[in-house]
Amino acid sequence: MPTSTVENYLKAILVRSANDDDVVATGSLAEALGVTPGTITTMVKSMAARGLLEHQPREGVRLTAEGRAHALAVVRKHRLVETFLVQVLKMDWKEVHEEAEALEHAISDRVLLKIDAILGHPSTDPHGDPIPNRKTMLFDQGRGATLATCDVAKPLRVERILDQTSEFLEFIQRTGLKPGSKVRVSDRDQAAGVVRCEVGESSIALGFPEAAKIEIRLV
Amino acid sequence: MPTSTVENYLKAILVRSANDDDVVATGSLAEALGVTPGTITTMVKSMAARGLLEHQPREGVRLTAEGRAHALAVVRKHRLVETFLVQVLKMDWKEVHEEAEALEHAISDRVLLKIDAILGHPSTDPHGDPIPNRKTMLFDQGRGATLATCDVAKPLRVERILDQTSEFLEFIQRTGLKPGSKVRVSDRDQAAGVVRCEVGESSIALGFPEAAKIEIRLV
DNA sequence: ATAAGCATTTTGATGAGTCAAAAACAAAAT
DNA sequence: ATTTTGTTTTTGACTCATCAAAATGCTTAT
Repeated sequence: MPTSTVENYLKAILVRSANDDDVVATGSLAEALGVTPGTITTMVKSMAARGLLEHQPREGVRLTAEGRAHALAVVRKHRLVETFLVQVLKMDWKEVHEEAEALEHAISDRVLLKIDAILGHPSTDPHGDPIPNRKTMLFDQGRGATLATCDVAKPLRVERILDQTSEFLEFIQRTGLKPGSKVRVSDRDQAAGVVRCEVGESSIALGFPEAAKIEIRLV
Repeated sequence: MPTSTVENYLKAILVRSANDDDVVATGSLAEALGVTPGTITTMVKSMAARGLLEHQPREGVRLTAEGRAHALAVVRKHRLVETFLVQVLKMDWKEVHEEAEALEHAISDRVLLKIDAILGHPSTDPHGDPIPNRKTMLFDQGRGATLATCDVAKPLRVERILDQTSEFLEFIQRTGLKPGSKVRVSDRDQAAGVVRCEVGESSIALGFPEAAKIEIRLV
């Protein structure tokens, strides 16, 4: 079983690889994890030796299937714990992240199952981030996912528009966010209440209520 | 903040010092923590340097006020977590000990307060062990009689189980000798080293060391 | 009072995770 | 075709927690 340090490395890599097969620069990990570049090189080599990732020297790093599975399990734990802290312990959604950061490495699968059941197998956490599925360990965003709830940086396709007013459809037409279009969320700013996404060449900003009217699917 | 290893050392010392001012032999810690004697000596010296305990070479160790306070805080966390796992997550009381063993080092005081409130500030955990008070951090002392020392033939009730290994708890579960159960010692054979007692319909035989692990009270 | 027996401490090593600073490399600018 | 710039890797060192095995110190039995 990986140490909590290794789990944090895995999580950082997962989050930074929008596409499963693109490499993550070691420098970005150093910054994200708050350690020096040399430390990343050392850790990455030992993780590669353990089969958790592949390391192309001077290029970057890519998770193996095993590494990705483990990273997803950690993310699942994190998000379920956050949801639990907010819904059952009535904690403030702004303060649960750091708590979950510690708990995700200490909670057993047995306890996690209980938590998941008590919460009714939720598919998103209090921040709207999707919770990876227990069986497939894939993000369950087949139905109901919108620009307001989907993963950031993943390639998406627009499925449905949930607001049929001519005003909104006019906006859809103008921006090219119509069903079938390829789209990618580049940033979701909770504080600002703004979702920024890319369609073709252009970058579009939407409010959260509007983003929730655009149903998408992972491609 | 002490590492979880240091916290485990503190806990082990606390549990072994019935009286606040008697020294604990390093050898007993080595056995309890499953490390070699040399390791204990090393750790104990660094903990003494940090002011958590006093070390009389070749004698033993004694917690300082600071060390004891911290040890009690850890025990409090452990027992509140156990209670939470049983009452809120509906887990089996036999399996919560090892879960709590990990969680006690990861749970923040903020979360602990919520848990304590939800449980209604309990004073004992599911095994009947007292939960140190938040303010005073003192136990409600008073170690009573056990099946090894009590009167024969009198009606009794099980108070606490003094051995939390899953093996022993398994036995407790099987025989129904859990906290709250009514029990009666029918015979104590010094020569054979066996205590025989009645729980409900069934008759159970225990060795003396095991009988001493079951604390009871006269009803 | 001396040796035997047992517990404790020392000593030298190890693995995980980290840093600082030097070296190596690649890509872009001149 | 060089030089400059920025990133990555190496190197040597350090802390924490641990072990095995040797050395040391008490405490009893003889």
